[in-house]
Amino acid sequence: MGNISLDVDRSQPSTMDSAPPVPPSSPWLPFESRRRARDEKREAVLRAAVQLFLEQGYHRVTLNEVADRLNITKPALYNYFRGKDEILFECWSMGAELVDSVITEINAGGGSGLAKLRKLVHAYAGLMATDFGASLVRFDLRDLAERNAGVARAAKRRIDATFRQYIAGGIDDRSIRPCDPKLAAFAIAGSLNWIGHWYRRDGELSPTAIADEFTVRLTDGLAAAGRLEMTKKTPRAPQRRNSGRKTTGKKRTGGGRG
Amino acid sequence: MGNISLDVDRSQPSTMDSAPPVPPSSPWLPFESRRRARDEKREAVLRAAVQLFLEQGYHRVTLNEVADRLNITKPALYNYFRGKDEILFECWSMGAELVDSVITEINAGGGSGLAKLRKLVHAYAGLMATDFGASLVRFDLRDLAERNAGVARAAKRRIDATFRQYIAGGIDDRSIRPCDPKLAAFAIAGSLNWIGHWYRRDGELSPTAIADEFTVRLTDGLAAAGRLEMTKKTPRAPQRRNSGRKTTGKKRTGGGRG
DNA sequence: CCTACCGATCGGTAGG
DNA sequence: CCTACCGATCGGTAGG
Repeated sequence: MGNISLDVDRSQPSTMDSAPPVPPSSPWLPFESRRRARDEKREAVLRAAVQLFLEQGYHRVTLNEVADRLNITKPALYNYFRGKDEILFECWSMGAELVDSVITEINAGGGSGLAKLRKLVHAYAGLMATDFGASLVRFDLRDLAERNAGVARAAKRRIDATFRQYIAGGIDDRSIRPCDPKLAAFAIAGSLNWIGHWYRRDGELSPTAIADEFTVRLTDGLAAAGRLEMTKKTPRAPQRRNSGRKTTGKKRTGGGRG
Repeated sequence: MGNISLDVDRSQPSTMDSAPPVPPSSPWLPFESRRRARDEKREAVLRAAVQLFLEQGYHRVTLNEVADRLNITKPALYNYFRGKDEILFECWSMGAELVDSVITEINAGGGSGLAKLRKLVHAYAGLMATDFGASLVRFDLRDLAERNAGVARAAKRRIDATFRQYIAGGIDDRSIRPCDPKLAAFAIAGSLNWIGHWYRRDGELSPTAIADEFTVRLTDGLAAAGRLEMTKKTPRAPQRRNSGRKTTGKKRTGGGRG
């Protein structure tokens, strides 16, 4: 201490140093890198938190547990989030963003109402098998601050509205037979959301297998052209469908429509 | 006070009394009545609790709130329950018993696998629109003591197994086309359980309308005989189905299959 | 069935 | 990013 001879030229590490990748002129990282490092830490908090929240439930998880899992202490979390409920909200938002980007992509493409609905069902089913996707249906929005709860409710309504739009559009373009879009959307979304509750990473069913199966099962009854056709516009070879000897428990797990 | 002349014959209320229905020989009610009174109070606690738990979520409801709503104080609740989590469990159990009695009744009757499945779907949909029924899917079993959580998980498995049995039975008796009973049960149960999340007493859809609609929608795709037949054994007049002009928002609310 | 109270938990903050 | 701590809530109990 008080030893001024420490003032050496750090841009020329000696052979005795373990040669860390230090920028030549400054011990501080450039602004961009620091921001990115911060964003990465923030996301690491979310990944740890969402896992714990799903495993144990939001109210049984303490911030100390979250911090422990990241090798820091509770107060450090407050560098990245205003409070526990904001962490919950950001986890939820990650899931919502995944769904939103799926919807954006589907809207950018073409196809009948039925085709769009099938794309949405397939992708949504897959998302329900991810942590952030499941958080979309397993977290209680009443745990959020009022402001964030409002944002979340609005996002939920947009997603629900998309299901209904695709169904109503399909009725218009005659790819889907007439029905009540609201109830049909409820029925489909219910089956899909339920995946977020029963899916287990260590279970028998792969996300792809679930998504493939549900895509057929949930939209087949709506298709205008009857059971064996997909849509008028895309006739296909004989449907590869579960040929159905109920004695065989095995299911295909790969090769879906991606 | 200290007035011994109060010792009058209470079996002969004077015209000055407001004539309460007091038993002739004793100010204490008979044992049976006291037990029943206790059971009624116990159930009143559950009705108040389930409402609050659904409205606000279990963790946001304090026992003081529950007690307040019943015009008593918190410690009084401990005359009827060992603790908060036991109240939650008993609410959940009420719902489970409702489902169990539905299943018992269906099993006592006859019919194809498809017919039984339809009865179950219809009744289950209706239950999801009740408080105790919704508690079955909206409460988190991790809030229960381990012993009660085990009981609840077992009950859930029994219900799930019943869905699968009816479907597998329907495949055997050829009322349902071959499919994977496990996934089919998940899809159906998901749609039904979701009702417990979106149904609102003050909404547009009556429980009967929902039950009728879901019964058709969720089982139609499974029926062996194609879209327009119910089962081989019970041919019917042309299906009264939503004739489906999507512009009409009104739905029938009465006259279902009970 | 009530008054009065304890005890533990836990989110959040002060101040480095 | 840490140590140390506060403050409020709330389930549960003692003792009538």
